[in-house]
Amino acid sequence: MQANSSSADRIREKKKLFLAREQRIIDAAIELFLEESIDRITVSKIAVRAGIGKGTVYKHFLTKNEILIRIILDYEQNITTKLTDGIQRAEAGDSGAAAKSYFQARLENPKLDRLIQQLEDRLVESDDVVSQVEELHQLRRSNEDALAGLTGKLIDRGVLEDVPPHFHYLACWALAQGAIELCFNKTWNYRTDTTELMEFITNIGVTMGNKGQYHLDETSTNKKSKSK
Amino acid sequence: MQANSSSADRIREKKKLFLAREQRIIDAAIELFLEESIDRITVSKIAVRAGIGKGTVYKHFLTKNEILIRIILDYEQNITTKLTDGIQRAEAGDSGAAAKSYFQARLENPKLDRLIQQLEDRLVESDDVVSQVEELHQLRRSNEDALAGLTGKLIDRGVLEDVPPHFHYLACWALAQGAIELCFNKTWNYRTDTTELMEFITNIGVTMGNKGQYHLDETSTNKKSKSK
Amino acid sequence: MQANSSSADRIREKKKLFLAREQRIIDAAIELFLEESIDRITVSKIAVRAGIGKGTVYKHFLTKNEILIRIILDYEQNITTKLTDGIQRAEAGDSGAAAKSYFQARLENPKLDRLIQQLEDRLVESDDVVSQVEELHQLRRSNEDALAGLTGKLIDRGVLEDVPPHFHYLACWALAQGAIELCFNKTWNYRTDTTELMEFITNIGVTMGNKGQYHLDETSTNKKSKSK
Amino acid sequence: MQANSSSADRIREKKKLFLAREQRIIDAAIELFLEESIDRITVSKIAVRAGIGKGTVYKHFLTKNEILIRIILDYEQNITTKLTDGIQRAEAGDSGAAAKSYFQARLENPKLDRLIQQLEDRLVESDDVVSQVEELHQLRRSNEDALAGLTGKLIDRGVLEDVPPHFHYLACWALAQGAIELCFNKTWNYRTDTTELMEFITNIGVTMGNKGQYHLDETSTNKKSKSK
DNA sequence: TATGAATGAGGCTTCATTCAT
DNA sequence: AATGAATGAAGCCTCATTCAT
Repeated sequence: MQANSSSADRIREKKKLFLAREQRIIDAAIELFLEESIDRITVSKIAVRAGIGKGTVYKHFLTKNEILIRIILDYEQNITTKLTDGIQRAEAGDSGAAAKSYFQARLENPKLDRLIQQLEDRLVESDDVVSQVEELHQLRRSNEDALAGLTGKLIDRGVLEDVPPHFHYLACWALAQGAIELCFNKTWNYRTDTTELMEFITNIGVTMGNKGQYHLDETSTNKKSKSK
Repeated sequence: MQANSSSADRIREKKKLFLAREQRIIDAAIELFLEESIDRITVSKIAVRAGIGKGTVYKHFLTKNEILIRIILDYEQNITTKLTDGIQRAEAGDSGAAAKSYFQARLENPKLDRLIQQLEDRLVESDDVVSQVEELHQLRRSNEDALAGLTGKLIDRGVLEDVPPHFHYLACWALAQGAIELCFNKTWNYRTDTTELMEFITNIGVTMGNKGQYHLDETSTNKKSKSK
Repeated sequence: MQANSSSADRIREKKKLFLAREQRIIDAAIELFLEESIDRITVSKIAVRAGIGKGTVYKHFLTKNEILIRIILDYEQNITTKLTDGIQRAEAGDSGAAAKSYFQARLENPKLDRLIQQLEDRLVESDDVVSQVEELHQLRRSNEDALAGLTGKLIDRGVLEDVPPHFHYLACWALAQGAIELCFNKTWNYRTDTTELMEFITNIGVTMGNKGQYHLDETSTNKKSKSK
Repeated sequence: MQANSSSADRIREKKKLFLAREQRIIDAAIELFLEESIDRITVSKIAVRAGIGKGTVYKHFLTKNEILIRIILDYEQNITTKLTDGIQRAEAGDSGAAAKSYFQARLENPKLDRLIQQLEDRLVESDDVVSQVEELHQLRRSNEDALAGLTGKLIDRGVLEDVPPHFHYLACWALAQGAIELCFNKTWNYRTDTTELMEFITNIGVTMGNKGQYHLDETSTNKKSKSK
């Protein structure tokens, strides 16, 4: 009996070690990706950084791309969790909570978020990992119903402009996406007030699409008076 | 004399041909980049598409990256021109004209704009073309003074929130950047109402940062009191 | 005493299990080799199919090649047994029995025979298992004396052409070898009458080299006069 | 005009050089394959032997397998030519000429022939070069009509057994195939009278299937009397 | 001047074998 | 005794760039 349980323990222990090493690979990869241009990172380098043999990497991931997609999925899972939380708080009355949570989640670690964007860009066109890419899309879309519902309510309540609900959250996505790039685009990041800038943008994100802000296509000068 | 002039003519003719071929290379590259994943495009393919020999490409561009940066610069020049025009119209009274021009310019050919983003992403970290990348940044920044001046005036007039002027146009940049990605991100582009969505976002871009639009919660700065 | 015997029993039991597992490995390997291209079969796959761990395979065989040579030797042992039987029947008067037995043995499971040929092809040049390869050769040659004796008698009796005895059985070997390849060569096996064809070839094998069958042209040796 | 023709000359010259180098690659590969076990030959080694860079090999052949199939096809073309000649002479009256030509062609350079067999064995299961493998099969089958016609006539004339014509030439193929393996099978080639043995086998090949040689399935002892 | 054949560094991946548990 | 994770040598292939013609 004791032998049994200790053997089971050992197996569990091994699995834990195995998963830990998998995480080490992921972490090593992220580290390297953040340090150097993505396409200069080789599987070999990742292995060295993770302190293991090159072959071992392939015990954990079928291809190099699987490492990338895994990083992306892990990250997106995190975002999704936080967004879900924000949606719930928004349903509870705090109308801007969803957008706010989303922006905060994405801007929490902008460098990593930017990395994810870049990785995704490399992966979309690759033949392997199509299924995982689809999984990523599913994950992102998984909140759409909740978002659409929430947005619909806010429209009904007159908080948001009456356009198809997804216009609102997709605009939000776009602004967050662009904000991240703004952080790291070499053209602009010679400035030092990034934090305040991101706060400013977050606020835009939280309120954009609110009713009474703009009027489509007409002469745009008289908006101010109307928004009064 | 005639010999002279005809020889000069010939030289001029040659130069024209040379420049025409250079453009053919650029065009071929853009075509290919738009058709297939960027990293699957080789110099060889570009040469074939341009209808010239691979070696000839290197008579025009020192490295492959020089082709890329050239594409980017050409594009950015175009954006700059249109933005400059918008700024002038804004100065003339149409307060939203600058943002509008900018969004329209970038969304005019979203696929190409997206391509530029991607190319830039690959280039930023490369060792060659550093000077040209810097040129790109200069080009982008070349309008900053005008934009800052314009924005400052709009702030003074009470049209825009009283934050550092660059907050406004950088937020604009971010939204435009994100909007383009939204167009092509596989997660979202299963939808078909892209045109309307882009119009919606453009309108947000034109009005965002306008005074009185949003209300920060308590944890934020004291802008709220001002906007009251 | 009982303790002793039961311990001995246990040891015997263990040995039996060990041997049984060894056979399982062999069988698994053969199965896989027959299913898929030889070079796509890894030790790992063999272990999985055998239902044991990869490491365990190396408790039974020092190298992967040892598995291959073992398969070959087992098979050749089987062929040898049947050939020996045929030789005995031939000695007893049935002059074609040896060749017939040989052909039947090899054509009994042509796929397996073909596999053996292929395995041998990969092994001949390898550095490990040289001794076992030699063993294989010895095994094959082990019947040579008997065959030479038999053939000699048949020559004396005037049944076979008067050439060095080994010409006859080596020709037989060649035909059998070629017949097997014929079965699986993709060029020819679009036909469906393989069974009849093999029968036809077997008959050739049984009678080939019989006296009076062919007439050499003039440039050849003086066998013709003898065969008259 | 002269410029024109000299430029054309130069192009032709270049093409010739290019083809010559291609042949050098082929030759280098064959050399190496004959010296060492096939699977120990790498593209790198081939390049070194051919005196060129590794990358250059890929200017001539899309994959390593393309080199192999090319070697095979070249060889098979040669065989086909000789067989065709033999068939023509057979049609002209020399009934054994086809088989004889075939055997002679294949035994002319047995080592090379054996190499071809081995290469083919490696290639059949590979995914690339499927079309070329099919081409090989077509090439081999291209003589079938002529062979079937010839064989049919010989059957009608009472020279050959009355079985489906292809039985005869396929048996021939099998014997030739096996003969080659006999030459190089380490079990048997400790002998030194290979030439005579091959002659013996060739003669069998030329006459096998001749009428009156054997009787299917019945007791085989009385064949001799009948064959008289 | 235009060409494209040649180059070779460097990337990804496989798998037989080892060895700590 | 059985296991299977770890290893790393070795193979195939790509492609930006050079250079002789």
